[in-house]
Parts: sequence; structure tokens; C-alpha cells
Amino acid sequence: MKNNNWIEEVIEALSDVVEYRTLAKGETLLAIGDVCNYVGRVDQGIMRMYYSNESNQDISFSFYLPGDVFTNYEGLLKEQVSTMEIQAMTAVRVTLLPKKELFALYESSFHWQKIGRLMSDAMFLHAKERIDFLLFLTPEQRYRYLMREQPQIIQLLSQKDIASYLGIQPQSLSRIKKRLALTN
Amino acid sequence: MKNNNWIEEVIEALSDVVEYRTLAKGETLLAIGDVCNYVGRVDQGIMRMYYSNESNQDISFSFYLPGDVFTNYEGLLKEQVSTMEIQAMTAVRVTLLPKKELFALYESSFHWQKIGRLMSDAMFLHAKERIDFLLFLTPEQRYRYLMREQPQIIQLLSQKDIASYLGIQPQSLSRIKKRLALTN
DNA sequence: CGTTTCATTGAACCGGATCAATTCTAGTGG
DNA sequence: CCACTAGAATTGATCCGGTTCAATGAAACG
Repeated sequence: MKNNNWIEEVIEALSDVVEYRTLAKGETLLAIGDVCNYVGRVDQGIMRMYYSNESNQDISFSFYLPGDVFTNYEGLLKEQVSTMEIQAMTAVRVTLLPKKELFALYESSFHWQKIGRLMSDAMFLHAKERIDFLLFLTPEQRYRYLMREQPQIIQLLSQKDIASYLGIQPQSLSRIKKRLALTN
Repeated sequence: MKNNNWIEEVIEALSDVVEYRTLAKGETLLAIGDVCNYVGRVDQGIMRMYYSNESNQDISFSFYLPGDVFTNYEGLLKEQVSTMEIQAMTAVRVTLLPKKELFALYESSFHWQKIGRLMSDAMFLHAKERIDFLLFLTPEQRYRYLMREQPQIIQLLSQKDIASYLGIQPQSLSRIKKRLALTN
């Protein structure tokens, strides 16, 4: 999720409780069944949040590039165990804001309450984008959109991971690429 | 969108600028290209918000039953012209909160700022539900889910409208129903 | 009534899913 | 440096379910 620098302000305000972590490629930050108790910001590397199916055909909800804010916001709000995993796609460095202190900050003043609303608005807009992406575009259109709007994703990640973001199987992505190559 | 009674409190606070409207079945409250400048609450009847395609194959984002809160929140936040329409499915009575006064109320105190955050959180959770619905369920599963969770919708609305919520064509819904009837 | 919209049904089509086999690639250890 | 291995990517064949186009039947409404 993109942010408008309010995250910097929050990190500074919570500087004494902020946690910095480095993760190796493939390492899981939040597993299914855990309760998500932080909001994170990517400093270096790429993270992803995804739904994990029984087989290994998982569906990526979103990727997060440096500067992006990530959290299982639904789990945070509902105090539910997570239905999603958050994982490092590359070697990663992240800044983590503990939920307890973050929400306490919100309660401490009008200003911070407003920051909280802005964060929630940003979460909503991000989710809304994902809806439109899935609802209106065919798999092929999604891939073209991704090539146009987020070429870094395509360059840096495997076919398998890209397919999981498009909501299709790797084989189908392979065929889509072939189709597009022919019609150019 | 379901609410936790914060909407009552807001309506009361804004009672001198609240607008009540009655709409006939089929009437449009917000057209594409309009700027959405209110948050509404359904008093009686059913509303829906939907994306309108060139042909009349539109996609319903959501239906709203009495008590539900509706708004093109994305358009409200981004001050964009709407890409969705909001329409009365039946004879309807709604309460409308003008955006200007609502947002001014948010700025007036810590308490109202917090109410604003809760509203934003609710918008997010609603959008998230819709994502999961579309991402994980096949059209047939979506129909079954709807039968189980929101039977009122199925009873009260036409096949055409239900299909638009499921993200499929009316013909396909017809066949799904037939299939389910056979296997019972 | 008659007209219009909705719902159903049939036939052909299409694209993604699935199962399976093969190739390609990167990383590992001898 | 090469051989081996495991995972990723490609390709083929087949299947399945939703789409599309078209026709018919049913219901709603003036």
C-alpha cells in the first residue's frame, strides 16, 4: 500500500517501540493462525501477503515494494487469527509497529486519530483497486496491466508468483505470454 | 455496509443538514460522472451500487438493505467523478448526509474523528469481504453462499440483478440453478 | 390485450484448469 | 569442472464451465 508519508511520522512517534527486522528470502513473517499484531513498512526488498490453499496454489493478495505499508488489516481490526501469510520474497528489511502501541497512539490525540483514519482510508482504496482489477479484467488484461503499471514486479518475481497475483495457474500465464508474443 | 449504530449518532449530530429522500423503483440516485457528495443510510427498501458497462451488462458492487450505509467512498475520498451508479431497486426511503458537513464534523473533535475512522474501517471490511467472495468462490459457490447468507436478496431481486452481483450472465445463473435443482 | 422485459434453453465457442511429460535453470556436492 | 538434483517454465491433450448468439416461453405492465 502506498502511503503519503504519514507512516514516517508514526514511526518517529513510536521510535522507542519500533522493531526492525531482517528476513531471508522465503522467510515467513506472519503465518496462518497467528494474530497479526503490527503494521509494517518495507525498507528494502519485496514482501507479499497471500492466501495459502491446501495445495501450494496460493493466491497473492498484494506485493509490497520499499516504502509500502503492509498489514493484515482485517485481522488487526477483528482481532482474528490470520487467514493470510506474509512472506519475504527477497532478502528484506522491515520496520514493524506494534499494534497495541499504534492503537494507543491513535487514542492519544485528535491528530493521531486522524492519522489513523488516513491509514484506514488508504487500506480501503488499496482493497478497492484489487476488486476492480479482479472484477473487470480478464487474466490476459491483468497481465498487460501489470506489465504497464508495475514492471518491477514482472522483472523481479517468478512466473509462479506473478500467476498467483493474477489469480491464475502458472501454465495459463505461460500461454498468455506466448499469445502476446505472437501478436506483437 | 453494516454499521454499529455510529451512523445514528452522526445523523443526529447533523440533523439540521440531513436530507431525506424517497425514490421510485429504478430511480438513480447517483449517476456515472456525478461527484458523490453524501453518505446515505437506507431507511426502507433496497439500493444497489453498480458498475455500468457500455452494454447493459452491469456488475453490482453491493446491495443495501434497510439499516445499511452506502456511499461511493472511493469517489468521496478522491473527489473523483463516480464510476459507479447508485440506484433504487424498490421504492426506497433514504437519509443522506452531505459530505461537506460530514467531513467538517470529523474535524470538529477527537470523538468525531474517531467515528470517521470507524466508518472507514467498516468500508474497508466490506470491500475485503467482496474480494474474498470473488477471489475464492466459483460462480456456483457464490450463488450457494448467497442463498445461505442473504436469502432476502434472492427472494426480492430478479435473476438478472443477482447474476450481476455474482459476476456472471443471467443465462449462466439459470443453468447453475438447474444444476443445483437436479443434484438435490 | 399487446408490448416489453425477463427467464429459460440450445448450440457453438473459448479460455483457463488439470494432468502429464519434457525442457530449462540454478544450486549442490563430489 | 562436471554430474546430479529440485524447482521452474513450457508444451500438449483434454476437460469443464461460463460466454455468446439466438430462439422460445413466461411474466409484468401499460
